[in-house]
Parts: sequence; C-alpha cells; structure tokens
Amino acid sequence: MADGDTVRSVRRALDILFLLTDERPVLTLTDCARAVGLPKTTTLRLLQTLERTGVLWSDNGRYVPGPALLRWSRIASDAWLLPPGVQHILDTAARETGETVNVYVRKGLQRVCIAHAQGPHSLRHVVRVGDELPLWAGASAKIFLAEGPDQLLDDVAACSPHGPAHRATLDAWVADVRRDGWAVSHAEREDLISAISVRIDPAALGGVVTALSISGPSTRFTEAKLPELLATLRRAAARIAHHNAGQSTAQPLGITRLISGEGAT
Amino acid sequence: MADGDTVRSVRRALDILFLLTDERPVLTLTDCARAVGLPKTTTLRLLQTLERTGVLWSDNGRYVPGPALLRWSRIASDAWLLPPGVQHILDTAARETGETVNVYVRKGLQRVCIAHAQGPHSLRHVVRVGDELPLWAGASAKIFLAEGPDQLLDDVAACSPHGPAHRATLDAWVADVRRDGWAVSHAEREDLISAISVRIDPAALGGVVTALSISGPSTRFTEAKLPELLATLRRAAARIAHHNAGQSTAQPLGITRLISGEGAT
DNA sequence: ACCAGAGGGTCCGTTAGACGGACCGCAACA
DNA sequence: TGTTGCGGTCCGTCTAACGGACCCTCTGGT
Repeated sequence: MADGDTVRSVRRALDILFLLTDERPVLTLTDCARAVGLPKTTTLRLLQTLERTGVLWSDNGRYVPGPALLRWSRIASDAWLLPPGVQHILDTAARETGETVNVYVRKGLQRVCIAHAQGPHSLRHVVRVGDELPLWAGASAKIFLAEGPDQLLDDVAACSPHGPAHRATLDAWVADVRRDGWAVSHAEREDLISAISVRIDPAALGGVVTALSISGPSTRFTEAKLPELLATLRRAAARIAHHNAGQSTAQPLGITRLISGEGAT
Repeated sequence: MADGDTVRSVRRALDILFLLTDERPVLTLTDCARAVGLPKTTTLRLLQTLERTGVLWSDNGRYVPGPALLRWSRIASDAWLLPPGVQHILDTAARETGETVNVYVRKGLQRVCIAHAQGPHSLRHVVRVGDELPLWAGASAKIFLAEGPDQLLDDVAACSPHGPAHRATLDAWVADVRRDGWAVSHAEREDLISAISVRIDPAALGGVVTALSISGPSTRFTEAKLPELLATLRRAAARIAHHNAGQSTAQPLGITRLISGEGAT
C-alpha cells in the first residue's frame, strides 16, 4: 500500500485537524492555509466540510473543536482502557517529579504515546499523544522488547540505524529489564534526553502491554535521582492498574488482541 | 453554502468514523461498506487513509480507534471546559435517578449535546454527544430561550413546525423559566419523553450558557417525582460549577465567545 | 474621510485524482 | 472439493475536487 493509495482530500482534512493543539484550539482560515500549504479556497472547503459534520464549529471565521470530537473522545478513551481517572494519576506523577510522564503501547515496530502529562519545568521533554517513536532506543522501548518474542528483536535490529549489530545491545537491554523490572535510557535516541520506564500490569489493561515512563533532560536524571523517580513511577503504575481493576466493568475490547497482535505495520 | 460545497470524500470518511460507537468500537471493511452504502473499494481506501494517519488502527481487517482520537479528545475536552471530573458528576446523577443525564449548549437555532451519562433503566432516553436537537421544544430548549435575546424567540418560532403562532407558547415558557429557574417538558418534541432541565452557572464555563437535563420516559416523570429529580439536577449543576471554579486555571478559551455568539447557522 | 491591507468567502473552467467494477487469495465450512 | 464471505489489489473512466481570480468587509492608519 503506497502512500498514493490514500485519499488526498481526506489526508488534507486530517492535516487541518492535527493543527489543533492544547495551546491553540482555535483555527482561522488563513492560519490553516499557511500551515498546511494549501490555497485558501481548498482549505476553506475542507474547513466547511469539517464544520458541517460537527467536527469543528465556526463563527465569524473562527474554527474550534466541535462536539463530534467529544463523541470520539469518549469512545477512544474506553477502547484504550484509559478512563478519566487515569489522567489524574499521570498529572500527579508529573507534578511530583516535575517531568513529563508518558504512556506508550507498541504497534508493530513502533511505540505510540497514548497518554501524557507535563510537569512544571520549563525545560521539558515533549511527546504528544499519537506520536510514534522507534523501538531501537529509549527506556520504554526496552520494556516492549523484553515482553516481545525473539522475532521482534530481530525485526527491530534490522531496521535500526545502528545496523543489525545492534542486536547484541538489544539482548543486553532485555536481560536488564527482565532482571530489574525497569529500564532507563540516556541520550539514546535523542541527545540530552533521558527516561526511565516500567511496565503497567497488563492484566489491568485487557492484556495489552503498556509502558509508563518519565522523561526529561539528562541533567536532571542523575544516578542519585533515579530511585526517587522509579518510586514515583512504580506508584503511578500500581495506581493505574488498581484504578482499572476497580472498574472491571471493562469488557474484553477489540483493541485488546489488536495491539498485542504481531505483524509490522 | 450548499451541501455540494463540501468535499465528498471527506464527508464519507467522517461518516465512517461516526460508525464508531460505545457499543461497537471495532469496524470491519464489509460492515463499513454496508453501513455507509459505498463499494468496498472506496470504503477500503478511506479506511486506509484513516489508518495511515493514526485516526484508526488496523490489524487483520479490524479497525479500532487510534491515538489521534485520543489526542483530539484532550483538546476538545479542554476547549469545552469539560475536564474529566465532570463526567463523574454526570454518572453519579444518572445513577441516583436511574435516568439519562445530558449537557447541552446552544448553537444558533439548535441545541447540541456535549456530554451525557446513562442510568441503569433498560428503557431509557438516548441522546448522544454531538446530536443536534431543535429549540422549539424540550426542557433544555426553554433554558436557552430564557437566556437568549427576543430575536432568538422570533427566529425559533419562525422555524417551528407549530408555525409562527408558537411564539406565544415560547413567551409563556420563558416567563416560567425566569420565575422558577428550571424547566420541564412532557412529550413536546417526541411522544413518551419527558425531561427536566436547569442552567449551569455560566461563570464557571467561560460565560457559555449551558443546560443540564435529566430525561426519560414520561411515566417516570410524575409530579410526585419532579422535586427529587430537580434536587439531583441542581446538586449536579452546582457540583459542576464548583468543580470548574476549583481548577480555575481555565484560560479564556476561544470557544467562549464563539458559542455565545449570535447568528443562525 | 479616505485609503491600504488583510482576512473570510464565492465563482467557475480545468484536470488530476478519486472512484468503483472486475478480480485475486485465503479461510471457514459443508 | 466446491462454495461462500471476507480483506485486499488493479486499472480505465469521468466526476468532483481543485485553485486562480475575484469580491466584500472590517480595521487601523493618517
């Protein structure tokens, strides 16, 4: 499936929707057009389409998130077993440590951020929900590698920028994680960034392997600080597991098998 | 702006996304194709487009909500000043009364459901987030009419199925709401359905006029039951207002002026 | 009062890209 | 071993998305 096998106008419409951020939840025609690099006419037509379907609301040329997004919000949170209370747990951990807290799941040879909270530090590591990161580096990547089959290690090594020789490193990481129950990374994927990660009990999340991580500038992730970060991390992971176990109304969702399923995208 | 001024393929893609519901968060190609009435080929192309952008995830022909929906979830909730805790308040009210609880805002000559919770009764009134209802009938409609300018009453009466003569009824309703602070409706818009509604303090919601309502089969909305329902409703409205006032980090959002702005769609 | 500039929105001829019928391969089932 | 139902691919047709030119309004400047 080449990229051209997708519908251009739909891609463009989604590009526009992706312009929405926490910081700028209001779009204007000209801003959109500039940002997505399309003529105003085309942009307007897409915005109007989004508006008429309730995805956006508009008035006087200002476009804001519409109720359709709220509808999907509910469905998506349920499907991902991320009830509202989980966000509060993440926020707490972010406040306690001052750093960025992220939740990842694996999708094929990538890990995807499905929830996050940011601490107060002005120098912070920013990963947004939906962002995809590789598996060949990073603290949470190691969690997934340790859970996956050997085949996964082969596949990841194969597509690693360090080449197939990276496989030995992966094996060492996996051994560490299996021994310690947690993982740390310093400037592996990106300079200056460190992270520490643990697994959330999959039993509480429909069997989906999920990694919880705290990340930030390496200068704040010293050996001396790690135990404290790890403690916060473990506490948060336990609270999430407990929180979900509480409302065990959680039916076996389609997503369960889906995410754990193999097969590189 | 005629309907033809919107992009067909985008409309179709959104139609597919609207197939997602709480009950059926997993889509398959053939199901979608049947539901939206399109050839499999076209449907597949749209699904693939949604998948490649992270809006859906797929594996073995099963499509589930993707992380992009989670990303928007966050943004939409913030923009609408509906932090996670609000849902819990609605759920509580739904459990206490056994009925359906809805939150509406006005958009032009319509009211739109922006949040809801369902009670345990198997016979229940179902309104989903994003659904648009008219202003010429219904308990929460009366709340909005009482808040709006006289012009609004004219416009609503003009498009009412009861004809312009309906204007007198609207005036009477408005007088009732302004006197009592709440509204009730019995089988006004739809047979067998009753509802009771109050206003949530706009000050807590960025100045947006918002109606909170409880609705269900008329047989359960007897005169004797109304005081109890009203008490629950008022308590929930106060809790929501208080909850939002608490986290008054709520910056003045774009949506604020937008929703309160006049102008029929 | 007048102009300049920017922004939202409309019109319409062109053509590229979305469309969908025919087809394939696979798995379950009889 | 034929049949059905499903997810997915191919490719010629033609429609519907595109975008340049244009208009209107509002705002700020002088």
